[in-house]
Amino acid sequence: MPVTAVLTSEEATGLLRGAGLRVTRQRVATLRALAVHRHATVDDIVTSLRDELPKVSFQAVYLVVADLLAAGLVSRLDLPGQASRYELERRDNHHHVMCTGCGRVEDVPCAVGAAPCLHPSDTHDMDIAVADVLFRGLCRDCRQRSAL
Amino acid sequence: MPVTAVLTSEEATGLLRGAGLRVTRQRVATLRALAVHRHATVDDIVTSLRDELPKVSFQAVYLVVADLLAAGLVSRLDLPGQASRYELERRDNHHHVMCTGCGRVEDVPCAVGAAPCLHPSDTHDMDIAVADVLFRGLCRDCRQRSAL
DNA sequence: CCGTTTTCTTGATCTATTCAAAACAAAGGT
DNA sequence: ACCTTTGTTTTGAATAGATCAAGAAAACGG
Repeated sequence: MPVTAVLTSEEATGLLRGAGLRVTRQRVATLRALAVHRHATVDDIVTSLRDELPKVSFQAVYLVVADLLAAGLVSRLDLPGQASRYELERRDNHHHVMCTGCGRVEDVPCAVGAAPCLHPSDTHDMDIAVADVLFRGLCRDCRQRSAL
Repeated sequence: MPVTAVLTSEEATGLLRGAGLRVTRQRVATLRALAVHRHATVDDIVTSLRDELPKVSFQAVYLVVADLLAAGLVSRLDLPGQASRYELERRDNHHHVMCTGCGRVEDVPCAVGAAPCLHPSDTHDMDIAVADVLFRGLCRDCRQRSAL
């Protein structure tokens, strides 16, 4: 279990400035929300922000995450049958496991060495930048439930 | 360039029977369409089927692919920002490359040996069944276009 | 060929996301 | 501090992909 990470407003501000982005309440709050709630959907983020910014709109959060994504501060995680999720960019090339039963998502550190699977045998003349790996399986709870 | 694969109606019928599914015009036609047009969306499939079955509905194709998926005859490919794509299940554990410029998708034979990336270091107590790998990069055309 | 069961059609609905235009807020210069 | 410019957010509507529900039609075993 990861200790709940905290990102101060000052740290979030620094990240935004460093990326050449204006510092707004919505952006700071979004970064801070993502530090705590990893793999958050836009809906999750809006919910987190309501305390601090009661009238924040979905549209605003969609724009914020799009900007943060373009700036490389967050990355997007697209899972089958779910809304897109966002996470703070950690530059550690980690992957994800998803339970096909309950949809739970967890991080997986890069398996062996630096970047497995980063060198496909035939790239169809494409210049590969990233490899996203998604492991799918059943978590313990769902296994027990289906064994009944 | 892969030679256009063809699946006869008889072969498609055999696949359906083998999976314990009823043989319908829509299912046979969908399997045949997928043999030719790999990575087809539901929309692509409906378009392919219009010649043979002018009044086929989207709903029918959604149901057909869901049944074929449940039977293990096809697999689904979910790419960021695109409608789901379907392909005949080949049981060869291949992966995909996608051009982030134009969205083109190609198959990639499994890189090294049998199943790389199938053994994450920490599975969070999940029983891993499959690993989907998506390589993202720029194809030659998009590279040239962006170099202008 | 008939009846049962499954599948397909029709038409409505939902959810995630995007578009467009006006209201507002951040940052730089005076 | 204030004003201006520019970029961001709100508001409200629109879109696309996918799903739900109920009746009509087709498959297949007897």
